[in-house]
Amino acid sequence: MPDSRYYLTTAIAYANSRPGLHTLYEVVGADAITRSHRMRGDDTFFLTGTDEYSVNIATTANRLGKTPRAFVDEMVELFRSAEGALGIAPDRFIRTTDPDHIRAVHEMLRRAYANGDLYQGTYEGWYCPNEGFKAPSDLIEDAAGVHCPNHPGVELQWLTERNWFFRLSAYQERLERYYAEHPDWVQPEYRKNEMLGFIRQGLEDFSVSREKAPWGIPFPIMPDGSSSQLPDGSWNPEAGTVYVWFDALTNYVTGVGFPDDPARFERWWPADLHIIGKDINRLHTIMWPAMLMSAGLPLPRKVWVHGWLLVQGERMSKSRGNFLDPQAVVAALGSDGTRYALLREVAFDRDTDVSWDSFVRRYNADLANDFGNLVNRTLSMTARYLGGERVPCRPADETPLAPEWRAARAGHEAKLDAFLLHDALAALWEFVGAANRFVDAEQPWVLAKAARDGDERAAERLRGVLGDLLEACRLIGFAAAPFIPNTAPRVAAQLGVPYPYAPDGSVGPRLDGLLEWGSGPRGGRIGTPEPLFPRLETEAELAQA
RNA sequence: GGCGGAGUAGCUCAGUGGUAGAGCAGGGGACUCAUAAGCCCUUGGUCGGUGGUUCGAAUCCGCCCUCCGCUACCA
Repeated sequence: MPDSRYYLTTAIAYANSRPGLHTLYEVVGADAITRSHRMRGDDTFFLTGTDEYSVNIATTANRLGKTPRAFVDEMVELFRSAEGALGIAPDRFIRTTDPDHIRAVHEMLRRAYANGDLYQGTYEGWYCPNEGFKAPSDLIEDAAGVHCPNHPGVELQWLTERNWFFRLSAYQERLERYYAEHPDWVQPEYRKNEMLGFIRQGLEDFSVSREKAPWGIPFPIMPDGSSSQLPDGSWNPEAGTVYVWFDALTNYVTGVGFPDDPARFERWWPADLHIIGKDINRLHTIMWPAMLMSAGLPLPRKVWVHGWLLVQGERMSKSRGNFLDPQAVVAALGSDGTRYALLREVAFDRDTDVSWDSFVRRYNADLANDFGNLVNRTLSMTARYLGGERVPCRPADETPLAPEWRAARAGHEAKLDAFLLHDALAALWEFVGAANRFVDAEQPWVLAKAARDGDERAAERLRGVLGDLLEACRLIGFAAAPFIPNTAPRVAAQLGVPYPYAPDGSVGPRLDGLLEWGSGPRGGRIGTPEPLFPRLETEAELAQA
């Protein structure tokens, strides 16, 4: 029985169009972290999903002649299938339109109200009749005045609404204290410092409801404080709808049973890790904790803020149109190839410039040439020189590979614990390099020739060397499994060793034990070698051909 | 404007006082088990500029230039 639990989340993706690779990047990273916890024996819960309410989505659906619900259903299908193609295995895919989420949002608001943190006020700003209220930063201002970038011909109105506000201003000191007492709760460090700076500038209350945005969760409280639920169970439209913050952020508690299943919620909350993009840092590390404090709930243990994928220095995004289609990348690199290229090529703690070419280069260099070829040459030599006998490795104190493994494994695990996934893979691949150098240093083909000529010592050494290499391949395959979950079982099968984990990484023994040098099963035969990661032709090579 | 960060080989970056590094890309070589992969060697940088501290600075301090992040109602 696992003795520790681990709950992690991604941000929920805005379901306003098909998913881009940049959106899924975060989910792939979270999935790799999830699998590493499952395989180390933690009882793990991984939540991801979609954010489906907004004026924007209702407008888009309307333009397409669909109901908002039908539209988001289609978008969600695209997200789920793209995630499936990438081997993402969440324990729950949450949608903000899920019925239990509505109950959770209502409960969070009731608690905030009961705590005196909600009050009625007026919100005013530019209002686009097609999209609703617009932030000043989202508007274009020129000689003709202010207008909406999406609807330049539509005249904006300066509207005032009566809205509910959340008393964020009351939480400044509590937040500062929490940051002081939990110095690494937001990481990387520089992201925490940005938020601290923001808090110290002073916090303003924010509005949490909208009067004129029907595609949203009904606001549960009437202006007089009474419930907005009508006798027939429906909600009074006069109460308006819940605005984005409570609607979206609350998903993290909904996902683990709030408020329907107190026992389950007690088990999983607080989350161990929220993984988010830098653009929503403030929501997660200032507004969300204040909302939780107001509700009397503990705060997540850590928020990790990753950067963006850049294309020639510009943020990859749907609106810029410079995003990669995840399905197209998977078609080219495969599911695991895409996962690896993403997580190795993109630094998890900052922005990184990427390109199709950078992914292909990374795939070819690390997966096809270094790791895939290592496995292939090891198996091929075992088949040719030893008739496919799966010879055992030498004891750790009799092979130079064992100390190399110890060092690489330590580096890998340290970086993984620090959420530096790219560095974790780099550390592991140090050992791939060491194993390849080991082959050339030992020259098994020379040993094999000598053995054929009757050299007993050469025959013995050949068995030891290939045994070490088979072990090296096994160790790399298992250690890399959270990153390349579809390939890891294939590596095991080719090596002729059992793969004791379920497809989502659960069930099996603690990975720790399997990562000890010499812990593989003895005896048996290898499977059939076949390339794990076929080499891709680069665009330059294709042009020459 | 305020606060913070960064400018090091073609590219991505490591390197916080003591003779400039890694990976990838480029060039050469020896081998042959392998996915024409791997291995070995190698080209390449006045470490943004400038002044200073020091026996000695990419590394510390001042000034300047350039770029970037944060600076609230977008999901």
